[in-house]
Amino acid sequence: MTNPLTHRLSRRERQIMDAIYALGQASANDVLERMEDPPSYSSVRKLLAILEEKGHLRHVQDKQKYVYLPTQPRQNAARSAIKQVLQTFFGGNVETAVATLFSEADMELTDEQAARLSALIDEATGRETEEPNP
Amino acid sequence: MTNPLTHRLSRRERQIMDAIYALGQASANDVLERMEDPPSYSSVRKLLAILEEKGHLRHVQDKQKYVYLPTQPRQNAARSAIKQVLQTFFGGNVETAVATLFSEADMELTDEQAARLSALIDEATGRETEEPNP
DNA sequence: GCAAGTGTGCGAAAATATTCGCATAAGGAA
DNA sequence: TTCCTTATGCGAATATTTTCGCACACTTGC
Repeated sequence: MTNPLTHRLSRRERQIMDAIYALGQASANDVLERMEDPPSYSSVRKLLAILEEKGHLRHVQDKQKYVYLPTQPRQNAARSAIKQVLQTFFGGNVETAVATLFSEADMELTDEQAARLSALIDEATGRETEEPNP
Repeated sequence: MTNPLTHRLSRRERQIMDAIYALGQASANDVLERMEDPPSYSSVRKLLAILEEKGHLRHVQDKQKYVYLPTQPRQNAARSAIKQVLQTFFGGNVETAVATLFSEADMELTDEQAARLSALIDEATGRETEEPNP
C-alpha cells in the first residue's frame, strides 16, 4: 500500500498529477485549463518542473512546448488510488465499493457491459482472478 | 465534483482524515498509531485541532480524552472519493474501474456477494438506479 | 531586421503547513 | 497528600509549499 510516489504529494502537486492523469499528457496550459481554482501559468509551470525533478513526471518536446507525462503508468496509479479508497472508505468491502460506483455513475450499462461485468464476477467467484484483457 | 472539503487538504491533513475515515472515529493516539510515517503525538493533536477548526472534524469527550469524528458522513466522503478516482484514472469508465477493483482485492467473492453484485448489475442495466439499502 | 506572441529557466518573496515543547488539569495509586 | 500518567491548550520556530516576476530564446509576420 501507500505507494511511495502518490502519498507524499502536496496539495497543488496532487491536483496537477490528477489533471495529467486525467488528460493522459498535458502542457502547462492544458493543466491550467483543467484546474478548478488555478494559480498563475507561471506557478503551474513551476509545479510541473518540481514534479519532474521529483521523478513523478517527465516531459517531451512537442514543437515549441513541453508536454508532460506521468512516469508511473496510469494503470498503476489507478490501482493504488482505488485500493486506497477501498481501504479508507469501504474497509476493503468490494461489494459496497462497487455498489457506490454504480450509484455514482448515474448511467445505464449497455447489455454488453453488463455481460462483461457478470463475467468478471464469475471470475472472482471461487477462483483467482487473472488478467482478463490485453 | 471537487467537493469543497476534501480538495483543499494539505498532505498531513489528508493523511489524518483518511485515518479517521478508516477508523470511523479516533483519538489522537489512534490516529498516530495508524499513520505510516507519523509525526509526534503533539503534532497529530495540532493537526486534529486545525481540522476541527476548519470544520472537517468535530470531537466528543470520552472519559478523559477527545474522540474525533468527521463532520461529513463517511458515505458522502466515499462517494466523492470514488467519483474522483473514477474520473481521474478511469475517465468515467465504470466497467474498467470495477475490473480493477476486483483484481485489486485479491479475494474471492462468496456466492452470496456475487449474487448481490449481479443484482446490482441488473439494476444498472436498462433502468435507473434506486436506493439499494436501508 | 524587428516586433509580437509563446515558451522556458531561474530566483526569491510570501503564505502555509508542520513541527514540537512547555504549562496545566484531572484521575489513580501509594 | 504527593507523584505519576495521560490529556489538553497554546505559542512559536522551522520547513515546505506556493506564488509569481523578469530575463532570455525561438518562430512568425511585416
